[in-house]
Amino acid sequence: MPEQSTRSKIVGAAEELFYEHGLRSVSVDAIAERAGVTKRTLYYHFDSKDDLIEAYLQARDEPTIERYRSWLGADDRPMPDRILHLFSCLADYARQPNWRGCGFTRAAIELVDMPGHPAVVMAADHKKRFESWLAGAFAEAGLENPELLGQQVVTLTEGAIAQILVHRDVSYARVAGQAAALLVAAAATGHGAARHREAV
Amino acid sequence: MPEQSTRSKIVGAAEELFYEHGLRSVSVDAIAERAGVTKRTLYYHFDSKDDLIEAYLQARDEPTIERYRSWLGADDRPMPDRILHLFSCLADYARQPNWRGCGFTRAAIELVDMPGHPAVVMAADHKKRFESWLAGAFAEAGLENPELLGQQVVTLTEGAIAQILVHRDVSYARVAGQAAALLVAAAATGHGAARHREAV
DNA sequence: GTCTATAATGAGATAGAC
DNA sequence: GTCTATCTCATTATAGAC
Repeated sequence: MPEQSTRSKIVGAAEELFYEHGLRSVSVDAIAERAGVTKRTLYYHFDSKDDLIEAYLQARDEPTIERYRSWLGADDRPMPDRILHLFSCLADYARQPNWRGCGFTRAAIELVDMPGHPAVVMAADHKKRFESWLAGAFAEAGLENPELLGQQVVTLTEGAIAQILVHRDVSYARVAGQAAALLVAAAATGHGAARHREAV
Repeated sequence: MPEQSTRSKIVGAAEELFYEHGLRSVSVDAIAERAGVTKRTLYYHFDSKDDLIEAYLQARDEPTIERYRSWLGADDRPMPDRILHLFSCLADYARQPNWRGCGFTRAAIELVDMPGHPAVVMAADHKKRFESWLAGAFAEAGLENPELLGQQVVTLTEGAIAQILVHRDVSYARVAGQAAALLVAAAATGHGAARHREAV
């Protein structure tokens, strides 16, 4: 299928360049050049740059969730250990020199003044899916308040990614992982989290 | 001092526009127009747009830290309560319709492919100052491992801001605040955090 | 110190041939 | 479906008068 091949070459080029440099600083010309096609061909497959941005995020959606799924690992260890492992994998991943944080969060921030933009909507949806997946894993593990815990762990993940990106220091992943593991442990024993929530 | 007045009018316009719309999507023309001066006058006071971006962040640096200082409040209550109050104030603040997250983090993300850019350096410095201030407050309160706790609370703050921005849902501030208060409480009693760290 | 006017460049998107 | 060539517009930055 030659049509698909050209289109996916363009999406691949968009993924590389948008993720590395950001949305606004990458031109359509640059993407066409990297894909080895002319701009006219690119505009044959995509209506606009915004359309291309949407395809870029779409391509990253499921693979990103799947990566976290593999980092959490199977249900054969205590959840605090699995969470520690997830953040440890995040640290390793962020050590790659071309790591640039979360493409979804970055897109939402770059397009912060365009609330209805498809990329902004997709970013929010993606984060919600990630959070729901976490809450589901916590529920399966029999923890208290899995939804709250999902929100807290997703928030720690977001914070760790931002801090690693700003300081170029992966140790924030470990620090965030310890915090997340503590919250999870408290929800497992019934100590701490539940008691504290009542006080709020 | 008429010179200062023009310059500060320009910086004020830059603050409003850069914070609301982002760095790359705001033109120098727009800033000059908002400031009520011509572009030539702007370029008399600033060498370049990058210079203006630097001035924008410089102007926000101290006021931002001071705002968090006031949110934490005085040392007359238990630290977990003060932390809860800080995040509660963040929620109120983020409810403002023109709130757009943290200008420093957003700048670092928009300029992610320019590691040496003055604005990127300033963003990192600002976050470090915020973290140091938090660690100092935790140390004064006699908590265990104030540095680690500072890193964790700063990470929760960053994560909460990102999540609020992406979902336009301020409840993440409360959720993050509860997590932070739990970590702080564990460091106060000596339970949990210290024990867990040994296990890692 | 501030103005009007104008480079000089790069961007997104399109025309029309093959 | 892909190409060469071009349009149109916005952007950063500057020239030179007052």
